[in-house]
Amino acid sequence: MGNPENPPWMAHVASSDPVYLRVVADIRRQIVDGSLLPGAPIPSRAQLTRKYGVGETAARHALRVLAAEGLIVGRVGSGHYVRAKPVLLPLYRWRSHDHVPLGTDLQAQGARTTWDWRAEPAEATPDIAHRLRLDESAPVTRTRYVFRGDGRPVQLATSYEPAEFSATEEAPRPLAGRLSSLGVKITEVVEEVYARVPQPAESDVLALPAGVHVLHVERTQWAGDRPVETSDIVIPGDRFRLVYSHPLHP
Amino acid sequence: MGNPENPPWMAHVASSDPVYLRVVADIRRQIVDGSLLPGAPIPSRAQLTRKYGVGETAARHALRVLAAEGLIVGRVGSGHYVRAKPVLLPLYRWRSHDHVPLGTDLQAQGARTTWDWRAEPAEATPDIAHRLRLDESAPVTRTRYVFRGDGRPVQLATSYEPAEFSATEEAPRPLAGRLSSLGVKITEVVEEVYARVPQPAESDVLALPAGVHVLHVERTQWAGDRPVETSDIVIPGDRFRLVYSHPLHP
DNA sequence: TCCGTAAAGTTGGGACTCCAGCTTGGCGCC
DNA sequence: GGCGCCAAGCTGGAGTCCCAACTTTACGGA
Repeated sequence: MGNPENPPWMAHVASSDPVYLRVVADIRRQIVDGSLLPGAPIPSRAQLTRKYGVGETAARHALRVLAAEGLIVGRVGSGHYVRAKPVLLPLYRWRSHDHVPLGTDLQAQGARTTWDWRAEPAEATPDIAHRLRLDESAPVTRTRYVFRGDGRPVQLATSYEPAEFSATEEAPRPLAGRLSSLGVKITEVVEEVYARVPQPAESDVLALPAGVHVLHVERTQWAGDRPVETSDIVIPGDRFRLVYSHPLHP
Repeated sequence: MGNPENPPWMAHVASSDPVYLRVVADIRRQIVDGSLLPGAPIPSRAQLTRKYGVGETAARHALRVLAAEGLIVGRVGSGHYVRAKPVLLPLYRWRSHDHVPLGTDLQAQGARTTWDWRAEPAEATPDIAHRLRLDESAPVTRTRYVFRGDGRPVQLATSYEPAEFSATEEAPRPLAGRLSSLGVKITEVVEEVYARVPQPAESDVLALPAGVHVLHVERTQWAGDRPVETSDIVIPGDRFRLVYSHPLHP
């Protein structure tokens, strides 16, 4: 701790990251862990440049990112302040099915989206356990989805949730529908997208030539209800683009 | 046309707006109206400064905003390009109920959210007809919701949808759930939030003192699935904040 | 004590510059 | 014709400076 390359406020941030991200990470941490309470003032641009030893550009960009994340709010002539009770829960959600049919090329082409699923009991791996805040090897339900656009497999996804949540579910549904029925019980859901770039091993499942650019997903932590995902779906001969949202930091 | 205060690329943009927004508006217009096709290169920073007579800061900020909107994508070392089939449909959705229970104060306080609804046949007003792309006076279903946080009314909402979509719906549900079942048929949904600031007339429905700051909503056009809404819910004695998303431009 | 004004501080917009790392295209060599 | 290499161009990060408009604070006069 405290070596010259990693001052305390750089914790959890790689030294190769842009400096503005280190400032963001430090302030975000203070807000999340309660060091900075709602309404508390954030250091001004000038103060940030001095405190973190960065330029004004980095300081401004950091404030802009934090404001875009909804953690702080800027008031002209006054300063930046922590927003009242900022929402920042790690909440993973994957809602491709809900969004595919709306305003995408699939729709323009009169395509229909359907999906198949298969739920199965499983034990939480360390990673899953951590995300769901369960003990390791706790019973979970793993559901595999195959989403189809106009009959053709478009995407594979897998979701995990605590087994107790699935007990009353007669049939798995895509997340948005499930969330509303599960209501307040859900705090976290993990979904993993299998078809990545390049992952030829999965290609035969998608009935595509191996090595094709199938699906690119940038999965990011959700802060509350803020989606930060963008993905491309490329099927040979066709090209779809889903805009879930936009990256927060350009 | 062509007066010095309003060159063609400034159409629809007030001359008092920041210059970077005028650049954004001009490029956005070209993308939306098809002048710039998917894959087409966007002028580089240097070219933008010359073309629009702005500084590099404005040019960069404009590109950043367009990228954040999902309309263009930047490739390091290459340039910015129009994204494949950018989604830019006016899609109004109001999903407060889906989101209230997740990661908000309501949840932290162990509150439960419930809602009541009442659906009724109606005729499309000109505005509704336009949004739903129906003829005037076409049959629609109007559904009124009362959302409750921990038993207390929190929000009123009204949604409209083509009557044919409601035929198979046994009971109205909040939007996210309905969208998935309605699938590709839905192109547009309009919801209106009634409790605004200040609208004392509605206060008695919410069982609040008249004139209290009930609900502030900034409703914005959705571009595809990108939410751009923030709202406060203030119940006397309590204070909640929902972060649906974040404003795109700081 | 109260009020009005002036000064200091802060945000958001903007211009200009520099640089590392990446992509692209063209040129020359084989 | 094909290949490799280099230069040019571009993005993203970063620094510095300036300004208008706004808020807050402190001071001094009534």
